[in-house]
Amino acid sequence: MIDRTANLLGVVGLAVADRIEQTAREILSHSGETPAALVVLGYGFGPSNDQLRRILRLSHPGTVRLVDRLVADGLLERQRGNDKRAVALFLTKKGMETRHSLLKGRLAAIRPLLEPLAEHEQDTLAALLHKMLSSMGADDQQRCNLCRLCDDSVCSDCPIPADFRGRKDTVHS
Amino acid sequence: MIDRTANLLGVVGLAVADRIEQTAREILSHSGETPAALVVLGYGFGPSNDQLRRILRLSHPGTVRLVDRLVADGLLERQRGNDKRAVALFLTKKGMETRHSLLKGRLAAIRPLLEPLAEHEQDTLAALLHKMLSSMGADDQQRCNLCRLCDDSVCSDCPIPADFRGRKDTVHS
DNA sequence: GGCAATTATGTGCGCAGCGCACATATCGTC
DNA sequence: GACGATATGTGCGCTGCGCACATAATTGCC
Repeated sequence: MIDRTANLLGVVGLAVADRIEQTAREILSHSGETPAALVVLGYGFGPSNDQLRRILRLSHPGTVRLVDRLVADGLLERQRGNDKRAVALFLTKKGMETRHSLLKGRLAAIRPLLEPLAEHEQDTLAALLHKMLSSMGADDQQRCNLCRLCDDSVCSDCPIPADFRGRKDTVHS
Repeated sequence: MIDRTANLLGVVGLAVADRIEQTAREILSHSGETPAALVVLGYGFGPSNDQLRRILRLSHPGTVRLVDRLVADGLLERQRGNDKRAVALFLTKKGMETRHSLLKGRLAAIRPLLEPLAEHEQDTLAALLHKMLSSMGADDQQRCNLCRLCDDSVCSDCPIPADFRGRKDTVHS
């Protein structure tokens, strides 16, 4: 019985991921972890290349090239951090705008799946999802990775409070 | 309020897709739509290259190369169909076995997300997911695409009965 | 029956995203 | 001040995919 539920969840999960990816491709013309990077960088705490790498679970060279792409598009700036080895990554104004429409598009892509549900059903679903999520990610890294496309402007009572925004020391090696 | 729910669903959907993809990579050593192809081909109705293409939403050359990969791995056989232009694709025994462990791994990857829920909560979730899905895919093509990783051995009361298994004429242009 | 339009397949080519191995610059510690 | 650890960047190749094109079989129409 749990397998039937798992299967349904698999189908819905795939549908959700498909829709998010499609929207991102339309807005950003880059795929893979690039949209996630834009969202994460948008918290504005100026992460290093290496911090970003850990959140996105990419290799180091992959992250460097990803940053290259965003810089080339004028969405991101490499600034010098206090540690002169590390760069501090900040979105440009254009980058913030793109991030905004990315998150907006993401919600718009998911919303149609919820609309067949009555309001009280939506609330029930939210409670169940909340419960599922709150039992997930053990450490901060996993939580950050889970939330890499999360829209914190609509996320109240976050079930996985990794809360790396504004802090530099939350993501450990 | 619906946006908060949509956001939660987005996070869970991403988590589900991540987990499925990771499992598939471990079992198959091929990524992209390759695992989905294995599942679809496993229904054994001997689809043509073109039918497969439409279900997976790939380009034609992409599909040819995908089939090449599976053939090279000894998972798939190209047989001649009645229409001598078209090939008829059938999984080998090894292909069926791989497909089996793929689907098994998929459920195993999703199940942990459900375990924090009590049984009656799982039932509620299943009902909600069922309702969401039954209002989706308008035509057969969309349904087939949605179900491209579906495990029909545990899927009772399918909300999106595309049911292309065994038929050759279900997937239209 | 014959010939054009359609359908199905396969190939050359290039691109995007990513990882491995390696080189280089800075920091911390003894 | 020297040496290991940390952070970044580069050369190279692989994988999955799409575009443009070429080829074989089928269908339809006269």
